Amino acid sequence: MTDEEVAQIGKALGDPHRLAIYTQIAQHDELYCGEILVKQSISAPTLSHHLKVMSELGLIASRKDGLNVFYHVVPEKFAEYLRYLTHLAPKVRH
Amino acid sequence: MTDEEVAQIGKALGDPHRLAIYTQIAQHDELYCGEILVKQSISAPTLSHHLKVMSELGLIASRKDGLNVFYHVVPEKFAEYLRYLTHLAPKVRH
DNA sequence: CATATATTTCGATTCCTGTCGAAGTATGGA
DNA sequence: TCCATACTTCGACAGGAATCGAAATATATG
Repeated sequence: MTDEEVAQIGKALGDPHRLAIYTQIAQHDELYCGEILVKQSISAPTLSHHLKVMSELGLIASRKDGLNVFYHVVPEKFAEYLRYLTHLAPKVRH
Repeated sequence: MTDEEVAQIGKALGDPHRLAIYTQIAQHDELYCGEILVKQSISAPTLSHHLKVMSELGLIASRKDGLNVFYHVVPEKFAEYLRYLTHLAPKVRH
């Protein structure tokens, strides 16, 4: 994972709405847009935008089933981000 | 640590220059601005700006010695951020 | 006290990003 | 085939953020 990618993920999780959306999805096996939307105080287009940002970074993925699009987190990507940060500085103890 | 603070730290580390600066500082006990500057391709005002952002979030701290201002990371803050992310989603294994 | 150096603040500019309404696309059902 | 529903894309706007040169501040030194 490159420095650039780490920064992009940081920025992605650096928006309060996206952090909330990611958290919400991570607490379930999967959720479709409508389910996410009712818990977030944003419009459908804005939700769609945030989901796209995180999808393109590989933080989440989706599958389509009829009219619904189900999103789920990609734990490996998240773990990669954590691992990078953990090893970022030898001096920093955890 | 609040969700809002987590997002702010994410955003702070979500800028490539700030990530590089934080990493650089974390790899030493402390560094003064001049030392940081020669390793980063940004101007002194911009460096100062980034250091201020991270200082205000408690990610780094500084002490002044003569003309120099020495910066060092605050490992506890960083660890808090990591801890929040680690526990963000019970389902996500690390 | 005058000057040089290190850092910060100020002001301005430019680019980026979150936001939403409206329109578009895809799918299911009557 | 027509309509309703779920989601995405488009277009536009507003606020935010990174950037730098110039000016300000602080401190050391002669």
